[in-house]
Amino acid sequence: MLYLKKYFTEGLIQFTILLSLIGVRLDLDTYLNNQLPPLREIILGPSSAYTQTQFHNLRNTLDGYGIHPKSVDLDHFFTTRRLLNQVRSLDHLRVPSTELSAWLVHRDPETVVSATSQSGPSIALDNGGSLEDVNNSEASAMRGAGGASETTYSLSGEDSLGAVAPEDSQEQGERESSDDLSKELTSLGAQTSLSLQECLRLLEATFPFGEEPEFQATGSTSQLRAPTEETPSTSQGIPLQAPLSQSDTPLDLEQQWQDIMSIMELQDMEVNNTAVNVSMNNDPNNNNASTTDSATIGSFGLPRSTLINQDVSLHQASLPSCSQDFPPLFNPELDSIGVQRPTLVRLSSSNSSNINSTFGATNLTGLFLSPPLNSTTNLTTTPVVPDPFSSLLEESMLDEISLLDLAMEEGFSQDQASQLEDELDSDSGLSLDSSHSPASPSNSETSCSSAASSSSTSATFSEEGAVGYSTDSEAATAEAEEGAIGGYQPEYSKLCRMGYQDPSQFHGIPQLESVNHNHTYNLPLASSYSERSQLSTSCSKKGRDKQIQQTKLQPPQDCVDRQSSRDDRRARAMDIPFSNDKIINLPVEEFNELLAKHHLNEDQLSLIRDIRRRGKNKMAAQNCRKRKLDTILKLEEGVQDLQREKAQLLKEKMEYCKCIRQTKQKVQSLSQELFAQLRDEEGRPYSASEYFLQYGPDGVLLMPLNMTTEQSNKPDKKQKDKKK
DNA sequence: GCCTTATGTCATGGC
DNA sequence: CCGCCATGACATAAG
Repeated sequence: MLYLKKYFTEGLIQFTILLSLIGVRLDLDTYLNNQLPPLREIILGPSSAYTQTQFHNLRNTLDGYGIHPKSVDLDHFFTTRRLLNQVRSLDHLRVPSTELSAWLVHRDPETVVSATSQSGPSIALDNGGSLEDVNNSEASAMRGAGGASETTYSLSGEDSLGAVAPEDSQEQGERESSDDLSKELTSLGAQTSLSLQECLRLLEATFPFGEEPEFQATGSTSQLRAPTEETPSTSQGIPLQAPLSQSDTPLDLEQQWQDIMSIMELQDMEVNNTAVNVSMNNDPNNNNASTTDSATIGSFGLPRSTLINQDVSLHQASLPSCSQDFPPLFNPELDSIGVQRPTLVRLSSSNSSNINSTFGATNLTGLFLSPPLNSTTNLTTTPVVPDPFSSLLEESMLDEISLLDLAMEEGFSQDQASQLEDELDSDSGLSLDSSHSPASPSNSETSCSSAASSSSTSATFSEEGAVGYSTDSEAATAEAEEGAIGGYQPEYSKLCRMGYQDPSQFHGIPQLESVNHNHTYNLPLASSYSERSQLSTSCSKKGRDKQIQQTKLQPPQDCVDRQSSRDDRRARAMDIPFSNDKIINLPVEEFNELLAKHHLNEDQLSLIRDIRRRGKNKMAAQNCRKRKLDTILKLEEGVQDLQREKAQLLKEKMEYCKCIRQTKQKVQSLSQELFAQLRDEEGRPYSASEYFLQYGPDGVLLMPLNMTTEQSNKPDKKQKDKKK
């Protein structure tokens, strides 16, 4: 039920986002602040009348500080806040992704066929231009899915993509703005690059087919030179623009964070229609120098949607990472999976099926998206082919990354901690977010654990706790009043205190002040259970608090007397001539001497030994509990350290996945380029419907499509080492 | 009335 | 063996 509520809540937020995208402004805060009961309870949960936690937190409810650390509403609270923040952020930082792709579409009029999804595979590779348009479309598709994250963060982080053409004027706009598109593409590509050198190294390590082409950047764009020398036949040196304008500028933390947020948004919404498709405009007919910066960018949600494949699983396309795979051009076996792809993209086989089933029940946006919107979402989705990299970044892992990265970025604040706790299914007493004390040393992740975990202990250090452990307060006074019989030595009080934390640091903490426990270890208690029960009425917590306040200087004598322990009472009743403090704390030799000095009967001796035993055991029990608590604290810290480390590792993993994704794009473009320039003996290009490139330890092999996997070990025609 | 927490006490085992 | 300590288990009070 909770899950459903959360799910619906997120869906509601998504719906709001979608409404904002189509121009309908919806202020959720209005609904929430006006406290319309249904919506408010849907989003914020049941009203306070139904939540126990509000009982403890009637104050300091601002920013969630008032929510009890153990409240089940905590996670919901911060989830709601996070989503609302996302909604609020719609009007400044983040350009809606649906607007993004509208003007980015550019299609070369000479390569109309490139985007035709329903055409057969034989269309491809009639000439180099077609192939390169294949590259374009495919790269666009890949960018559409795999590059979704880049799309979003580039939008959120930059304002360079401000020009948004309406859909009805898109055809005109796309032709008029090709130059602008180039610039925008350049900026886009510059943002998407993580670390080019890392990618290159990875590329080399992954595909040892030859030397890596140099991206010799001209300005902010890069050019890819075709291997004119090594191409066996009528290869042409075609200046190719890189599918992505790579730069060596690493992504800064902010950009990575935005990337992560983009992933989260994409996953949450499962709106996979944000396709910024950067492709190469390497048409031989346009290969003049001025076209090096031109870009063909696919789009979604456009009237030309029918030209683009619509049968791609949006769900998979939403994965912006390693699920993006090598084009089927290089992996014909994958066709057996039956993933529907844009026909020109999948050059190897026409055996395809629809896997829209993957776009299934989990897609909440399908509930909210109107059919036109839904139809547009299918337009530029990307072919998704499972590959060895797919396992690197599964959807669940993306969730984990998002959550943990969120926690990382914000220093494990409480909402992240709650997310982490949900993720880790923490059900132990090691509540990591049990306290968000504003008086904690800091909000950093290191202090969170200790401050939180010590809440149970520190809560005991309210005013009364200070009384119990402080030798200079009522306890000392009580000892003085107790005289030779009651009380412990200051050493014992000190020992008791060192078992716990300094209560002074918890003064002024409202949450902690409201908790009052009796930690008066050294404070003499009632001498008997009957009197203790009597104490509960006269010297109960509230009563004692009042009395303490009233008689700070003059502690109530009767109360002090009644707070003597049973052993004190017994000792007094048995006329033990020395204090229990001496009985307990004296060394055994001195203790024996003390006993020898006085002539005591058997009952007295037995009581004295019992008092000593019990007193020592009481201290031992306190020490034992202190150690236990310290152990728990250390374990908490260890857990937090491990969580932090895990989050860091996941972050790194995500970066690597992004690098791999870019590398794959690069490999794809290079492979397509290579394939496009391959010519048979008669100078004709190889048909992608008949051949494909296969990577092997010996280099890149041109393999016929009908060759099985077993046969693929034997190169059929040619083996071409890619050298650039 | 039940649960949780804090505390004291006892029994037990190790040193 | 004795004393001390540590600790689990239990009881009780209090919130």
